Amino acid sequence: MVTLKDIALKTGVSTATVSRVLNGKGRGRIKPEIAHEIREQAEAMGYVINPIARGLRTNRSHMIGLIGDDVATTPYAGRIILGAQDAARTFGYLLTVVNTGNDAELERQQIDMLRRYGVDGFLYAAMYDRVMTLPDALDDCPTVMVDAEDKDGQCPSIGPDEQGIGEDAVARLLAAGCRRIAYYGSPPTVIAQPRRLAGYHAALDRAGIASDDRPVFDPDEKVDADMQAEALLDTGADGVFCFNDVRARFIYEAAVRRGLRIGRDLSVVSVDNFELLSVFFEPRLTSIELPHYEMGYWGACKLISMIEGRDMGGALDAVETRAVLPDLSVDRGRIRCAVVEKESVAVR
Amino acid sequence: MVTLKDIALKTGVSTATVSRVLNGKGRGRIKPEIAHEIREQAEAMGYVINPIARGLRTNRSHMIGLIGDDVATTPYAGRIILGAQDAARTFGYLLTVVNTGNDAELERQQIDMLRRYGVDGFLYAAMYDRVMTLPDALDDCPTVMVDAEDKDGQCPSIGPDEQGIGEDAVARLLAAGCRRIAYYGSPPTVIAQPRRLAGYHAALDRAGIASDDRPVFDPDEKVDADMQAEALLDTGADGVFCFNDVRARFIYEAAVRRGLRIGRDLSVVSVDNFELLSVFFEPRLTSIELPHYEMGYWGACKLISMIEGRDMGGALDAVETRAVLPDLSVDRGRIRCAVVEKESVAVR
DNA sequence: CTGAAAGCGCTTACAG
DNA sequence: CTGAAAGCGCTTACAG
Repeated sequence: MVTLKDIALKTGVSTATVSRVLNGKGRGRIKPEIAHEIREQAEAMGYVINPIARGLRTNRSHMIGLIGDDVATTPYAGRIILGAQDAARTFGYLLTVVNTGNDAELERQQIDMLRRYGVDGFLYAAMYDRVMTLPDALDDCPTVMVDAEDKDGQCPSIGPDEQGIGEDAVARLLAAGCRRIAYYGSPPTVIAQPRRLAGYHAALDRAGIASDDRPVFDPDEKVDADMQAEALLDTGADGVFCFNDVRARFIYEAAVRRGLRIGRDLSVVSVDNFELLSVFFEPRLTSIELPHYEMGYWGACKLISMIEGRDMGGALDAVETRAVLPDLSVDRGRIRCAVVEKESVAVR
Repeated sequence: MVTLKDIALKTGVSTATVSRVLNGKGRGRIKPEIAHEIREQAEAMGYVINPIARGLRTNRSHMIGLIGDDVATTPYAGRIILGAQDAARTFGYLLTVVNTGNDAELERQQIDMLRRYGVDGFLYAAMYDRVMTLPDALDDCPTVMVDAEDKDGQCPSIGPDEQGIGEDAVARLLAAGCRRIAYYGSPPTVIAQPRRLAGYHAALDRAGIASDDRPVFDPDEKVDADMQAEALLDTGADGVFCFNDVRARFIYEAAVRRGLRIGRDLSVVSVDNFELLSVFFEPRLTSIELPHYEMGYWGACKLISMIEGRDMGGALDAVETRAVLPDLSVDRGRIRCAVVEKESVAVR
């Protein structure tokens, strides 16, 4: 490992000077020729800073921690992590992920561990959109909530625009000519359910669709999913907005049983766009993708902005995403999601 | 933050002494009363070591890195991470995960980043069982491969016992009274395929089943999965060993179409035990669980053993898992997997 | 414009 | 049995 001292020796200056140049604190304070020489040598010798040593001195580790309740078993976590990691890398930060398994004691322990390592801030991530309270251990530390909203309204947060999902799904079905659009929802314990439902009604209001033509089904744990899908099709719906891809699968099966051709007789728009399930959908399912990568990315940018006390928003333009990210001045962000077009919606 | 110095001041000794006591290097070298006093005070003052400062001095960070090619989109990654994290925590290590997205340049960059942070070693994880080569950047660093095998045979590795999966699946079907057991495989590009197939044959050999009664189907990309499932059932099989749950789903559908009742007329054993898919299986699917958590856990224990130069095998007994872990002296471990019993196998 | 020095919180070889 | 001192690789207030 090449150190500052090695460079200082080589160039005949003090380590202080080398440090200043390499940190861009030499502006007008160090003779340009010397600065140039130092930079050349550092480059040639392959110098890279030792962030541990720097951190010991500055009390800033350039590490951020991602706390997730259930990184292990949800298929979403990966993309949140990926987005956060990409943003962190852009700014020279290292992302460290810990899983708490919904265990408050373990959570506390993990947060303490990360704090001992001097992380500069935290992403506190939920694995599905919800309202949460920040743990006490995070109170005095820069933190951003991901895929969540802070109950106390203190902590900046980012989530999907759930109402927009409902509106966009229904708009897509209306555009395909559907006039009797059903909603196959979820139990109301998740906040996405009432919000998507509100979006569904808003879009139908706008289109002047009567309330008679708005069959809404909330899955009841006690009713068989197949039976519910059958009941839904019994309403004569020509379009279905499904809460997620698993629900959509039940609609597909029910449709097959009664000889309805999806993408012709019946249009379906869903949410999740789960790659793992795609093999089960023929024709392929048009589905709205939740912006997990984007939430992770935005969350990390926001967090680093807070840590460094300046706007890191430029990075948002650099990232290629399907969804449009709010800018970093927003404190409770909601991302408008992208509809991923496949073949389950009728061609007009 | 309480420091060594605070404790030294409080107890009237030098920081050297405090350090020795707290690191257990005082044995017979420090007066017991003093040692006791120091420990008491440290406890009372809530001292926790600053691993960054310790690391700067000792060149050991107590961090380990997990490099994964595709942590983002595979449903397995989470459990590998969780297992590795649990083991790391047990030994006071911090796990840091990075995703390389199969991009060699990015991989190199991430490895360099982790090395700058001084990680003590690496877990190099695949997202499905395969033979890999260690990247050059990891050559001079303690490393363990997870869910993989080293092509060059240098690097210790851990994976599932694929042949055992085939043997156990078939044994289970034989025990249920099946006499014509089909294998619904995978394309041979994954190493699991030939190995599970070998296990299938080994178990049937042992049972004295003739080769006429061993219908084997390898999914052909060009042949529709539904058609293959139909062809498989046409053989008159009374038991099916499926390469994974997705395959099993096609068998279920084909069975329904011809009025066969699974768990009565036809028995099915699969691999993966995917929670996300479970809603699609009625009756619920008996499936062999790949030991991702266990591989992560074992890998981290092995790695830390290598780093510290002593056997950390004790931790293996502490962990509750379905599968049995090999002990840490093994260099190319294969874990015998657990059959998770549900209802898709006929009751005798 | 530049350097000597102190210090971040530890560990450890050396000396006693 | 214990301490003073050096040092890990940096940064920065201070002095010139």
